[in-house]
Amino acid sequence: MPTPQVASCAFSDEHNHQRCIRTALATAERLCADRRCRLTPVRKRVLELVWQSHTPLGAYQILAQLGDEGFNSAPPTVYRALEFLQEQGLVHRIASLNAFTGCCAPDRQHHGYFLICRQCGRAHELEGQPLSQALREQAARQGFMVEAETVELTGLCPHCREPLA
Amino acid sequence: MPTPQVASCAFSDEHNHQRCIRTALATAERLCADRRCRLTPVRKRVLELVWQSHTPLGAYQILAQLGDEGFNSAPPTVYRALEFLQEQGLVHRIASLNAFTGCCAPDRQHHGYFLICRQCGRAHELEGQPLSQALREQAARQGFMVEAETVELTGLCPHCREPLA
DNA sequence: TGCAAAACTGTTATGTTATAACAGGATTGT
DNA sequence: ACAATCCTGTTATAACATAACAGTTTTGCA
Repeated sequence: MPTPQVASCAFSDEHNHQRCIRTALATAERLCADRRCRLTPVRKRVLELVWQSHTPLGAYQILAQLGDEGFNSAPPTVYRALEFLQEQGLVHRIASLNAFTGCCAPDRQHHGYFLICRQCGRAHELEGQPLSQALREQAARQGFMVEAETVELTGLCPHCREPLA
Repeated sequence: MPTPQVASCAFSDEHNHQRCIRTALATAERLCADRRCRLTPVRKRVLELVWQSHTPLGAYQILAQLGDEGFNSAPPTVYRALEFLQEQGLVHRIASLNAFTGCCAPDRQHHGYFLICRQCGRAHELEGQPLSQALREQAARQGFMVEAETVELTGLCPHCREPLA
């Protein structure tokens, strides 16, 4: 079993998140080098900002931070960077939040399935290749060929459930 | 097995869609009467417009049509009607399209899982209580309690696949 | 019936998210 | 060195959604 490049960490507070970020950036550098595509300064910084946030980040939140740092800060700048990062599988867009989050395993082939906590706002990738298989089979039964999957489950994460238990 | 109130019809052209619409409206009338809530003229008309469309309808498309008919046509009018209809389970919102579509089985307890054709733009509800069960179990394994589910599969519907085969 | 509370609608304004279109600059391959 | 490609800057605008407050209709109940 291959070691994941970036530990999934969204629901666990007690870890060195700086390390997560560094690892994520290093992985991105490597992937882009392999693929002969360019992780330019804006793109890299956007990826870093996305990773730095506990919770999925809206495009305009990213934009504001870039602006503070002297980067150009018109919307297309951010949307272009995000588009690139999505194409490379480095970030996922969460449709139900209109927000973006770092991908925990950009080199592993997968779809972004998410668990989204309505309390703390964190989003965590849901494990489960078999689920995708099941979804696709059910769709096929209705004659439908699936190309992309949006699966976003909202509820309470372990931490936020605790006080209620 | 109870007969569904409204045949699911999004991917089948050859049927009397007027009948679907009438049935959907009649079901809505009945449900609202049972629940002692008010299917007012705007709400009813919005539901009808949503049903009349082949493809999921954006709020501003609905708004434009209401305007043409002399209804008040500021955004809140439509969003309020849609909110009501969603609460009553009469329409679903499709997050990945920012659009709304009629619910095929408003009296049956279910979540809106969708198959969305990227070619013709139609959306079809995906059957499958077992899938929900599987998703919830997988989430539970990660300590997460699911409250709401967004499942939207994009791809090609039977009709649009045909020419390719 | 009459009145207060609740539900619904009208209206204005504004907030939020995303893209079009075109110009200019950097990088790459040959 | 230079042409092609890719990337970024900039302005404008499109598309989606809600806040806040005023007025009207309906409902429940004394």
